[in-house]
Amino acid sequence: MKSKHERKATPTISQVAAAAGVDRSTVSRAFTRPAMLSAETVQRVLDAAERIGYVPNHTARALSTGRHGNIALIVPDVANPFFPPLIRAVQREADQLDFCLFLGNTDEDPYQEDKLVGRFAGQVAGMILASSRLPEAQIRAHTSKRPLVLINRDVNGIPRVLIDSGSGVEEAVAHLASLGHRGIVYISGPASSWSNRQRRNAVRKAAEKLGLKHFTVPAPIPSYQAGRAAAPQVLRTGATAAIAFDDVTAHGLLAGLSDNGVAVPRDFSVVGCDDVLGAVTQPALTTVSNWSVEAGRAAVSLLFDMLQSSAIRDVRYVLETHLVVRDTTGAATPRQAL
Amino acid sequence: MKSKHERKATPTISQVAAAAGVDRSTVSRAFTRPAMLSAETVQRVLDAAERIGYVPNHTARALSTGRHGNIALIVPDVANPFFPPLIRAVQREADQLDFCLFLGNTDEDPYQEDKLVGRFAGQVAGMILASSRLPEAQIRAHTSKRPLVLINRDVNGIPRVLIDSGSGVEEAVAHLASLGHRGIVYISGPASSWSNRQRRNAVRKAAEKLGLKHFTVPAPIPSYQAGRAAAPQVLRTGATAAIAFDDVTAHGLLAGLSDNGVAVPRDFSVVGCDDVLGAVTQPALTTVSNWSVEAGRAAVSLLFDMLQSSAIRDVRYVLETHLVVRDTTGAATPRQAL
DNA sequence: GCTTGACATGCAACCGGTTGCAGAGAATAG
DNA sequence: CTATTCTCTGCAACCGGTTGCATGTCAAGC
Repeated sequence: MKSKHERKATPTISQVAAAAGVDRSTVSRAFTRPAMLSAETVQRVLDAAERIGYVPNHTARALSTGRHGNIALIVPDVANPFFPPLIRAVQREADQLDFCLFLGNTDEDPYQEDKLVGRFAGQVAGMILASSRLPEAQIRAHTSKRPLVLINRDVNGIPRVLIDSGSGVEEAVAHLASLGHRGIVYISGPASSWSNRQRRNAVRKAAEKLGLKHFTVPAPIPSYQAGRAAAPQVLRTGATAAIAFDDVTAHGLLAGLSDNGVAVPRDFSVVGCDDVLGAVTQPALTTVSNWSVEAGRAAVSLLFDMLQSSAIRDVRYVLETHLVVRDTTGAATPRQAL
Repeated sequence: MKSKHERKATPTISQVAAAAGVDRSTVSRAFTRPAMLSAETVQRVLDAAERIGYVPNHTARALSTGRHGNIALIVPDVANPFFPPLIRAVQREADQLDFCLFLGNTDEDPYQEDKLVGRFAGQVAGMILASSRLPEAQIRAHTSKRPLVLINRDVNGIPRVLIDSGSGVEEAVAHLASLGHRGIVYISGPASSWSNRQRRNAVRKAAEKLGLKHFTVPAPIPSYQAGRAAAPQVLRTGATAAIAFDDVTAHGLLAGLSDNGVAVPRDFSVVGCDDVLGAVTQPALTTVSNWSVEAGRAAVSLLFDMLQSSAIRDVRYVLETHLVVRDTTGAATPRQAL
């Protein structure tokens, strides 16, 4: 007798029930609430299951309980070195809780992000949006479907984990001022990035407090190329130091300065952000530390708190940063002296 | 009247059916096989769905059809720069086919890999294993559960996409020989890595053919640190050039050589593998190109071929590589001349 | 000895869709 | 005008689990 359509022979709960001589519900309980059954029955069922090679069906369980053992993480760009450690941390945490992780990549495109949220919503318990580029209203709308946690995006009433690079950037400005720099450039990142706004404001505020001139040069998509290309414009400002939106951009800027015959740190100082490159640049990059791994962990933990008690609460989890001084910052050299 | 338990008000097919005045099955067909229905009926149903805000339930659909719109990708280390572009490519392809992507990270641990395969199996149509560290027998065993595609792992009878770094490595050895190098070191990667075996063999074969001495220095986990730490041992061999398992290791080696006062490329030549760092090292790294994006795309495409026609076929998709000469290789300087 | 209650298990409805089959009309053929 | 076919839609079973409720058993309580 042939099976209906050559379906893969995955054993079901009914087959286990038959083999163990009990009802399907008993098999179910043996797996989910064994305390409810006598020890012998549980053992008999488990033995039978083992023998047949039964494995509970995730999909069926999700349908009947409404609980999915899945969560989703959406990021703007997997390939940006800021994210892989974060992704790894989230995946590991999820794994430890027996959850599977969906990954979405938006390529910095809000429309794509919205689409992914919709696609995932049906099969996850909750979602984590890292550096979301979505308008606030849309984020709000999505919370009605599933519990949401944000990373590096500050929306009132939605649990969020923020890496406060402001504190580190302030330190960086102070550090540059103490080295004698009188004018600094901020190379800005994506316009809709919360981190970018935060960093730009921190530069402005700190510079004004210390009486430094400050400029902004845009690099809308953070990348090595964009940083490299920004060098001439940066030099044209007459400033002697720059703080870049992130390490990748800073790395590019280093190359761009070198292209223009400007030596770092002798003639010009550079500070990055996120400390994702470690000490691998030449010279080693002074940067602002980051806690992306901790942010990932915290986000998962927040999400699970939400799943347990649906008391909607307003959590704002802030991680401080600080300056990591390496070799790309040095005493200011007046530009006319070059 | 309160709902049973404050369940999120997700509209179901029944509510749409009621609103449109048709049977549930008609609603279902309006979405899945509209040609079967009259145009007006379809329109009426879609309107009602739109009005109510109905979205088909992925889980329920998967249960009743046995088809999951999900695939899984498992990698050894998300944070290794080889993988993010591949992950991104896979995610994008999947997305275009309206599939969701599960991501697993094994931390190079076969046990973890096995666990993840099991966890995913229940809710995916198929899986892609990149650089699997699993014993061949286990990989075989898994194929009975779900269609599987391998990347950079060569197992007979299982569809696989291979980046043939052998060809590029051979070119690298020839390039070094033509520059006058008489001894070269291979810095090896993970023991269970297919790519590592392939590269090691290619170095050995090419070196022997050209009459060069060759040595192997291990760096079991490929990383910047491991590469840097390997420098003294590399120098001790007396060779004047090294080919590293990957770019990250090569990058570390560059730093390690610098630590030891050895100038590249004047005193020593270095070649990487995978071209993941672009030209961002100082000096820019000579390396073997890679096609991780194409590999990701090809893997997804293979997987979908398998899902469509279950004719199990033996596909071996090989991507050639070649040498990319940049600035870390130069004419050999006899070591005694230092 | 009869009541009460705790414990273990079975029954059957339900989660939200899909799909084979059957029947009602309408259209076409003879 | 009747027989046949074709279109469209409804009925009901099914996917593989979970869970509230009912039932039966057995021991403790009075």
